[in-house]
Amino acid sequence: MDERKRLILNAIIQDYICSAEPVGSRTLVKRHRIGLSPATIRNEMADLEEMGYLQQPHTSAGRIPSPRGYRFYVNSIMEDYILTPAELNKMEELIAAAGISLSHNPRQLAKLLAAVTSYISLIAEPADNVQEIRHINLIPLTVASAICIIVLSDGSVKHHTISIPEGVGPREIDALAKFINRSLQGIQLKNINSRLLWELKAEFAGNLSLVDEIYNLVRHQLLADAQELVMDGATNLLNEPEFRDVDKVREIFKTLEQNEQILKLMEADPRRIEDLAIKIGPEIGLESFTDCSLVVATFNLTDRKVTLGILGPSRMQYAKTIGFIRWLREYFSSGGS
Amino acid sequence: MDERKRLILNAIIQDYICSAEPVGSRTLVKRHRIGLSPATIRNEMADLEEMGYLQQPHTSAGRIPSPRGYRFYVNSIMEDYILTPAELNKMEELIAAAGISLSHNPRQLAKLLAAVTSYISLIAEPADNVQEIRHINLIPLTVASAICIIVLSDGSVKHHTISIPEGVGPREIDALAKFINRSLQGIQLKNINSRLLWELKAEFAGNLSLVDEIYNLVRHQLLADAQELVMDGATNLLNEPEFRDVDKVREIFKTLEQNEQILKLMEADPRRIEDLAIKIGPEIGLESFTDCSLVVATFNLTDRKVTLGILGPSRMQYAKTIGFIRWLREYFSSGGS
DNA sequence: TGTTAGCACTCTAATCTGTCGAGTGCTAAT
DNA sequence: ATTAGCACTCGACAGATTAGAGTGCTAACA
Repeated sequence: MDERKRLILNAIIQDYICSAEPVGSRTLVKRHRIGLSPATIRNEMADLEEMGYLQQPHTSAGRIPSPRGYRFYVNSIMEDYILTPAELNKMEELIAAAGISLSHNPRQLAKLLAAVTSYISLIAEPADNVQEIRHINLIPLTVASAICIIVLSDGSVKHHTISIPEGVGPREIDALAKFINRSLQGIQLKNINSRLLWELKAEFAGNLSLVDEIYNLVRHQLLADAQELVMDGATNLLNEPEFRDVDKVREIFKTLEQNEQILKLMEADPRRIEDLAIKIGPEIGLESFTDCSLVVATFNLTDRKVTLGILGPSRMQYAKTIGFIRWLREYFSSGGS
Repeated sequence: MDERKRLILNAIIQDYICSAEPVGSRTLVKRHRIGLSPATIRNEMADLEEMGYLQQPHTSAGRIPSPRGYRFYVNSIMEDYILTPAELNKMEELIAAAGISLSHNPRQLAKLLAAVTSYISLIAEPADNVQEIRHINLIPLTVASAICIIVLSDGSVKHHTISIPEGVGPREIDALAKFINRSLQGIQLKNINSRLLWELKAEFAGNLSLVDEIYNLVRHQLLADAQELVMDGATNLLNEPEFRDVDKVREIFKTLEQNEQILKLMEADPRRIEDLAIKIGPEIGLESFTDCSLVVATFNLTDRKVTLGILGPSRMQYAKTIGFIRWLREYFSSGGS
């Protein structure tokens, strides 16, 4: 792969990213002022196709980048993108609009990302069962119900209404709360299992059905609690010309509804460089995402870590997307709230 | 509108709801064994069109119901739908799958509704600022931060991380928590305003910046907190033949992203009968929803009220949809968890 | 008088046809 | 090594044609 081929491949990809149309030799020469004739370009294109970096939708059409072409572009050609003043402005504006809750509310963050990239944004809060229980609280609500609030060491809060058996008064509830706190405080989630709970139950002297209920809650709410996934900007996909087909879109949206699958995608990736992984088309490993690409990055917010993904067409503006991510990461790590 | 016209209108609507194709006189006779010839039907259809209940996509096509036709059907023709055993089964299955969290987790409920109706489900938790503060809790997290948890009388829980100024120890935090509880407990949200907070602040003897932070939190988190809207089943729309057009779908999805607008739709409606409102096509009042219908119902869950909406094509299975809603309402009011 | 058979007419959707143009690969000249 | 020239390919587009479903009207009928 000599320098000229790189140049041409780059030009083709840039062009295709903008236009979404197969690019031919003549148009390429016209738009990019390369000092070569269409014929030469044609030869080079034929070579690039043979090498697997380009493909032709049909014989008499221009070339479009293959997944391998994008991969090469991303790995070896693409240069850092510096946000334009307009983009910075927009970003600042959106940050201001999101206000204080940006780093605490994944939805706000997802919205921001989708708005700024115009792709689909995904935010996953890692299911991090090294967390320990910091505090458990029981707050009576009515005579027959109370709220159980559980605070974890990462600052996240879970809560659930539980019913109080007849005849159990505030005093007993208080005693129970104290007992539970003593017994579970400081224990890592991954170490909580039925055996532990069973042992604790044996120790307790008061109302058993109540302690049962709370332990059940702990088990089901905390341990089985699925990792949360927030998404925004799904409609952005409908603006891309390659997704004008309802059936295609439906398959993609259906897949997006299966949170577990998406969360799996966003897990750590061996190829990750600088905490950033890019999966292109078939690399994603999902039939319906063949024409998509996914950029995944981990992010340190003020009080916790999140994984974030940008899902767009394979014809994605990789450099710019990564630029946005880098800028935001910088913003948060330098104390942006 | 004589009996025969009702019959024919009913048949046409039933047919169109199933087939999504304009229905002609001949097909109608074939499918519905009315004891009349196509020619007679044609005359009646012409009448019904003149009366505004039917319309023709073009001269040589069959008829489709107009919004007014659907309205008449819903108001005067439609009969109660009794769920089939298969549907009941499916419902029970989905309820079992959702498990204990069904009535506490609007997402689960939305999922269930979308799955069972195969339309889009919307769930709004009414912004109900008659709620009062039941309990405020401060739980130290690190030396410099704590979690503030606020429990409202309807059982909902809000929480937020706050930062602790240097030199403020657990003891002071405790004192502060006690003070705040004393001062705000039992106060309705609508009565909390800056003046009240300012008065309270004047009373407090301890660290002022901390109490400030908490009051700010109360003001911004609780009072400015937008009503929550949960949605599920958006992809279901893509299965309907009238939404094979990406542009149409995009407009609908865009509108659905504007929560305030949707929440407004789901507010009480004068036409509501039996806590159930049906808005058909243009009645919804949104350009993009012209081909949709919306069924809105209020729902008493174990511990609170929610408003729920089913959004489908105008060609919606009204009777069945309402059947599902009624059944579920019954289920919850008879103590289904 | 209400119902129906028959018929001419209308309009869409689908299919076919021919043309245009962008693009290619190959060859021979530079 | 590069490029001009040329024959060829294939999809997109625009008409033209056809098939079919459906209508409205009229006249016959019970």
